[in-house]
Amino acid sequence: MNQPFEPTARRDTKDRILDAAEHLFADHGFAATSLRQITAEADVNLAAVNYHFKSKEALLSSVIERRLGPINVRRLQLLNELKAGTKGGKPDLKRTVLAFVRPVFEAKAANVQDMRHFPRLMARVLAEPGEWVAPVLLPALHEITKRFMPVFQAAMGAEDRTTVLWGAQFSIGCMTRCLIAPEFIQTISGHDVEAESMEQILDRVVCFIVGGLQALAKKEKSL
Amino acid sequence: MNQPFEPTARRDTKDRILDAAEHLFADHGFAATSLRQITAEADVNLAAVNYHFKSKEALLSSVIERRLGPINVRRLQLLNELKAGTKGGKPDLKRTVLAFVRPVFEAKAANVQDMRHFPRLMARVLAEPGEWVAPVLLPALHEITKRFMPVFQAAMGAEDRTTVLWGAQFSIGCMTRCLIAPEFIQTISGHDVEAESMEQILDRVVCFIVGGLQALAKKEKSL
DNA sequence: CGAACTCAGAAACGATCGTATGATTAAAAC
DNA sequence: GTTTTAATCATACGATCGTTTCTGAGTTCG
Repeated sequence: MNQPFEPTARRDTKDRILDAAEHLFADHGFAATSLRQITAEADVNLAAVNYHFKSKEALLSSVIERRLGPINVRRLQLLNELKAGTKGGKPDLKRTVLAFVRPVFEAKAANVQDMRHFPRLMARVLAEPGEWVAPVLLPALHEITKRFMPVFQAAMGAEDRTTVLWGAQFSIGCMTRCLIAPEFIQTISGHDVEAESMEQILDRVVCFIVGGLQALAKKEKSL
Repeated sequence: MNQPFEPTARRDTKDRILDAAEHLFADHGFAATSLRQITAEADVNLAAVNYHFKSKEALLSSVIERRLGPINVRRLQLLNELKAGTKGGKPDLKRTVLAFVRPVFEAKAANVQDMRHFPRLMARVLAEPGEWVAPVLLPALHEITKRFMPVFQAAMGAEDRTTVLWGAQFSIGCMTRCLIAPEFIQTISGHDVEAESMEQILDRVVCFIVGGLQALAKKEKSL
């Protein structure tokens, strides 16, 4: 009726597959998850995966693309707000970091939609620089890199581009750790520290990253 | 002749399997690596894996245990040297971080033995808090945590144990990122920045971590 | 020597993997 | 009302998985 080429049934099936795949890939990893597990959880036929997507790898790409897009849009939105606030002057480093990091935490905290599994999946994917990373992750990453790099460089007051690149990598490392570490901390400490909210963790990680980036820039100057 | 119950042939076979498994697990992940790939690279019979180790998972445990032990011994050695140097006073934060991080980089840089693949494997394992992590990783991690935590707390001048725990997690995030990021940086930047030596990267990451930890401690005080 | 034991090798086990096929259903297009 | 198209389904394909079994060298010790 409304969408001639996309009946409601089709979107239901596709989305159910994407949801189940996102959840299972995040929990057990890509290779350890079978299409049969996915179709069972999604309550669809096995053949539906290869019909709507063309392969298991293409399914993973679709899972990533569906979530990473909005996150990056939000990132750029925050970045533009930041730029608008600072006319000419040096951009605030903390706000720059927040523009990069916060959208991921918003996704994690979102109970609306089943977006809460995605960041964990990204943390996994970012740890596996396999061959399939390039075609999926690179275009999105490239755009973000191109837009954020100059702002980071200005906010840090850094001269060397390499310094900024590594700072970004360390930031990514801290960020992904936030999405995996809570279980670790509970286990290591023997469950004698209480779990923290995502907002508290965000505060901590931004503080850490800003401190680290400033230290990097300061060290660069002293050389 | 020399070792009645461990003929040279056996140690050769076991070690060749461990080497191949370490390499392939690090490159493609645990689930995506088959025992046939491992035995092919090790040039041993397929059944040898289940004979010397009892299963694929037990093989992974053996791979980890073989390397993590020496790294942790080295960590504690550096920690003791640090303690000996600071009688009563506050331990130096940078040296504390170095005691934790440097042994991993030493392992990565070691061309002697095939230890250079192990840190990448650890980075992968640390991103997959699956069920099998507990029995393998936890005992080793617990010892390290117990010994390092008080020193970190003193060096940071932190009050809250949670602050230190999260600082450690962020440090682990930065450290693991060092082991994966070089390929990323090359790819993202379009190969227009030259690769850095492990020593340079170590300098960077220690600087970042120290700055981050100090920022965490400072923020804690201002609350 | 011959019994006991360790380990390598070839082959096969049942299970499960990703993918492909063809039939069936239902809605849209003409 | 017939044709066309999209989607779901049951089923099966060939490949590959981790693991097991059995056989036979080679060694140790009585």
